Amino acid sequence: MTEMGRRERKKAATRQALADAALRLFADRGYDEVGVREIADAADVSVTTLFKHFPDGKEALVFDQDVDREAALVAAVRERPAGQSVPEALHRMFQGEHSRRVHADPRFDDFLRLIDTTPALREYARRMWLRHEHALAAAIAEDAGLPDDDPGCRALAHFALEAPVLVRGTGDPDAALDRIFDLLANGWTGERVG
Amino acid sequence: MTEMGRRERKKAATRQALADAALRLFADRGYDEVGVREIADAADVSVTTLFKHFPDGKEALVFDQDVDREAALVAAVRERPAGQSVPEALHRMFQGEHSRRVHADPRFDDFLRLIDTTPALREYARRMWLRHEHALAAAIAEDAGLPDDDPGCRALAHFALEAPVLVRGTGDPDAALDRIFDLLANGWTGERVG
DNA sequence: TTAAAAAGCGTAACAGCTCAACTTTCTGAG
DNA sequence: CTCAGAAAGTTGAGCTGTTACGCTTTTTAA
Repeated sequence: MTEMGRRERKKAATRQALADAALRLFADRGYDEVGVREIADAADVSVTTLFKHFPDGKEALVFDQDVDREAALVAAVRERPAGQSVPEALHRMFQGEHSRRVHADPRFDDFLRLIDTTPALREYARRMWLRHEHALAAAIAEDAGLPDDDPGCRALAHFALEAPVLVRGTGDPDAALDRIFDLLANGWTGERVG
Repeated sequence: MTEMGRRERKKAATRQALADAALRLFADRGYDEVGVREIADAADVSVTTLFKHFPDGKEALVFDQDVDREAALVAAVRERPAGQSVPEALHRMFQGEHSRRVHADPRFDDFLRLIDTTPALREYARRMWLRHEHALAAAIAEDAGLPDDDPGCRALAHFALEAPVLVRGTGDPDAALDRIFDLLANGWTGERVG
């Protein structure tokens, strides 16, 4: 099952070559300074082929991984320890994720810098990330015994997913994350936390 | 001061002609089925002129109004009655806004349908709307005696502004709005409201 | 009166993306 | 083993949004 024939191996190789070439060129000269024609050339394929592999367009070339995040989100809600609230569970999941990932792969640094400096990529990343909203909302709703499309659950899922996006670029991301989840857990107090 | 010379009057007229032509064509045949060249033709203007009037591109042709919303937001926070919380104030402001606007202008209906059916326009509308985040966050921060860029205030501003976007497309927008602001005011309870 | 500012024009081009028609390569069922 | 067909790839043309360039015309203001 898991082993793939020559065909799929070649396909994966081409895809990888495209993603690698793109990331290298982007990191070198900036996202907007590199055209898709050039990327296709660098990977020695035609432009049409490039778009067969990445139908979502130029931006998708940068996001080659990003699997199983949805499962992790749902699991964080479903399998949280007893007595822990849903916001707490998500808060914990997001804490320190950044530094953990940077530590795992050195290239991940270029990747983040690239995204942070390119508005189009920031937007795209956000959209990809928010795709999990529905699944997360459903998990929360099931947990709370509410209908699948309950607006409150959808809102909590949405806001929680936006938290990591919001804290990026602030002076102290960890503190900012704490403030946001405090808001989601306890509501707006209007008073300084002390 | 308020009276403008022939020059500015003509400019405004051209701009209006473009916006009108665009809205009509879009409503007729759908956003993606109408090209910018055709719109320019319909307004009897060259394509370059069109882009001089709407430098933000095709999407901007649809959003011709939308002034003073920012001032209204800030005022809602600053001039709210004593004893009313910030979330309450914003909640009140958003309540019934939809029906009020539809009542004011019959064409507003087409406008909304168009936006709801076109992903590119939805995205653009959201971005325009969220531009006020900074101003709103500053107003909230000032009110609470916190620094301008306090993450909690920014988060509240962001979430509040997203509320109207989130409730669109739900079965009962008014109820959904209530739920969202209940979350922002009191935090996540995990229990049915009853 | 006149010079600069601003609106507009047409052409040409670029970038992202798609389409159509065709070739090559692999797969799998008979 | 073979052969039909699916899937990857190619080429090339073309569409759409958008911008740059160089030019003419109108309006303004000194």
